[in-house]
Amino acid sequence: MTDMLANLDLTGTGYCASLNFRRISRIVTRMYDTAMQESGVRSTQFAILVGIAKLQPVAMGTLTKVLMLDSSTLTRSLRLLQKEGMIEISKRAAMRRRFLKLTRPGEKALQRSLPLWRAAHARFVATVGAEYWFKLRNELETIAKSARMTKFTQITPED
Amino acid sequence: MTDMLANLDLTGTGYCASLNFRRISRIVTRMYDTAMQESGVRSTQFAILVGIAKLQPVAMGTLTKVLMLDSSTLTRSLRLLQKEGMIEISKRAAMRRRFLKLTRPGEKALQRSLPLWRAAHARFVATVGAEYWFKLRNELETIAKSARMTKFTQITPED
DNA sequence: TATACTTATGTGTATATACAAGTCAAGGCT
DNA sequence: AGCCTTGACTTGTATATACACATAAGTATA
Repeated sequence: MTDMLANLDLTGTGYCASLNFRRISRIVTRMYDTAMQESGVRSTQFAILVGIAKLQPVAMGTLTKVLMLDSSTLTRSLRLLQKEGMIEISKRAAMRRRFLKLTRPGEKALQRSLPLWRAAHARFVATVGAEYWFKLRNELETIAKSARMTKFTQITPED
Repeated sequence: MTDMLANLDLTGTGYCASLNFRRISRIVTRMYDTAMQESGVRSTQFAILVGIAKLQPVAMGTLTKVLMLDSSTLTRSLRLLQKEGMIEISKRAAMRRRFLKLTRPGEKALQRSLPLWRAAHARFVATVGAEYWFKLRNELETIAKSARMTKFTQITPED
């Protein structure tokens, strides 16, 4: 009865980028979500609302590139926001595009959640150090962009 | 008709840690998953299998602390692995604990996925730089641990 | 102009993830 | 012994996420 485990070389597996990023993403997201809870806006929704606020009216495709997520994911997240009356999704325009805008309640929700987000964010930044986070965040963005060496949606500058 | 958007101060929102970590976690996880696809083991399962392999027989509670995820999440992920015959979940032991072990097929699956994981990982490390990733990963671990200032499950040393 | 290709989004399905509340066994207290 | 609390998972429910495939409108093309 040979012990197959002896054949398994697990060295280095603790450095798996997927594991490490998913783990910290879970923890940090929970932290922000807890802090923002009473605003009724969770961090995922917050990211989308902010994205729309900055670019509106913005096409879904543009948002998927900015947030770097799958369009099917965005479709579903948008539905929730629409159901809660926070955003307006246009009819299909040219090129079958749909454009997104915040509604009044959406703006209110964003305004309501912003101070809570700032508090959570300040707490996070204080934990890791402001300068460090500034650098790290920019590096993460670089990694994300260069990691689109996988087939993933390119970011077209014109958008 | 006052423009509420004028009142929204969105500066700094691009530095949201939740957004940045979720985004990179999505991208990197997809990269690993694509690379490991033909092994039938995805990166989340890989992380769990490796965790079990290193510690077996290991209680679920210990694994939730190592992976820093919610026990309800682990319960469901384990069911899938069990359904595919990769792990064995013990009956309730003392303290209602359940202990986990790899089955033979589980070991085989892990062995099969390891080279694919190494290839993906090598590609990732090459992208960001070996030394940089070594440092960054350790810092991520530190951040994760200090971010358990939220109510999140403590890591007890004895486990 | 009929055909093929591309773009932008939607649907079906499966997994990942967490919170709130439930269960049920062990230990501790009176 | 009977009750109370705690610990370790489980279940109900909701959201987040992606892949494969579908759809339909524009675009190029034979």
